[in-house]
Amino acid sequence: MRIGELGKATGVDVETIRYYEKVGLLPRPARHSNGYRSYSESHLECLAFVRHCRALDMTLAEIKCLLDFLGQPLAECGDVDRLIEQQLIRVRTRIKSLRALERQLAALRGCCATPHIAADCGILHELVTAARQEGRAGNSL
Amino acid sequence: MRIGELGKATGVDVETIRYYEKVGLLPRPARHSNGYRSYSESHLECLAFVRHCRALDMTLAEIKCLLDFLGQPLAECGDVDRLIEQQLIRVRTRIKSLRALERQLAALRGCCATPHIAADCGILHELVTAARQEGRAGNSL
DNA sequence: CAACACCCTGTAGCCGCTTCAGGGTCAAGC
DNA sequence: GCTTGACCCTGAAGCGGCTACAGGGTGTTG
Repeated sequence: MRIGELGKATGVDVETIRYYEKVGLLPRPARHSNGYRSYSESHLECLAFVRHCRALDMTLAEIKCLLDFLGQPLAECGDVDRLIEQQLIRVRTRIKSLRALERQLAALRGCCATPHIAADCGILHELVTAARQEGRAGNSL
Repeated sequence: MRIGELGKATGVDVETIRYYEKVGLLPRPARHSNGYRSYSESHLECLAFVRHCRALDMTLAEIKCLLDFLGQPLAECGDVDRLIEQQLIRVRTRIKSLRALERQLAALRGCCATPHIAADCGILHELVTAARQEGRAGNSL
């Protein structure tokens, strides 16, 4: 299987496949006599695994870690569990902050109904005021 | 006000402040005789505005656009409204996909309860199986 | 034998910072 | 006077996760 075929089969850009190889996420394939990469079924599985994990928003480093576990079936794998747990926490935190964001944006949108000039813009006005208050308040960072 | 003071007042890293200046988000400050940057109250407001918008997850380009409107109070500002609307759509889309993610991760976490070796790891098993199915299915990308 | 789709390598660009190298400035303490 | 230390300066490089480009080679079709 050449790189373009692998790309089509998995929906992954060929540049991305070469990139994964470069950073060690995808094992180096054999080469045809003309230098073209020649992929096997196992590469396809590996790439699908990587993409699935990416869809779960894992970092490439985390995925590499999971691949290592797959390569060492006898290793103890408590870390896998911890990795997923961490990921879940990250995602939940992000959802929370995005919800807050959504509320703020929805409120802003209401401020700017009819056509007008920037000086009278409710959104701009709100943004400036909010920023000013944050600026005044002590910054807990 | 020197850069360190501005940083403390706003909770922004000095390197980030210099970066904002470089990319044109923050007007260039006056300089002391020794070359140190000297910030005014208006810089503080501007920086607070930028950070507030960043907290709303806007890109630097979008923030620059808002700053331009603030600088031209007579301009018609329908674009401000559209910008917020777009932002809101982006955030809502992201929340949706993160919720799906959360469900998947929560399901995975259950697969891996007691200590065991990688070969018997429910999480790894699930990930591989799911990836395999996606690989088989047509890829709608 | 020319056009075209595909493949190769290596490098640079994207965003929004962060970090580093290699310096200069200035107030306080010995 | 001299050192220490906190602060400041510039410019360049690095991060993740790609994406895009330059400048070539290969292989099939008309």
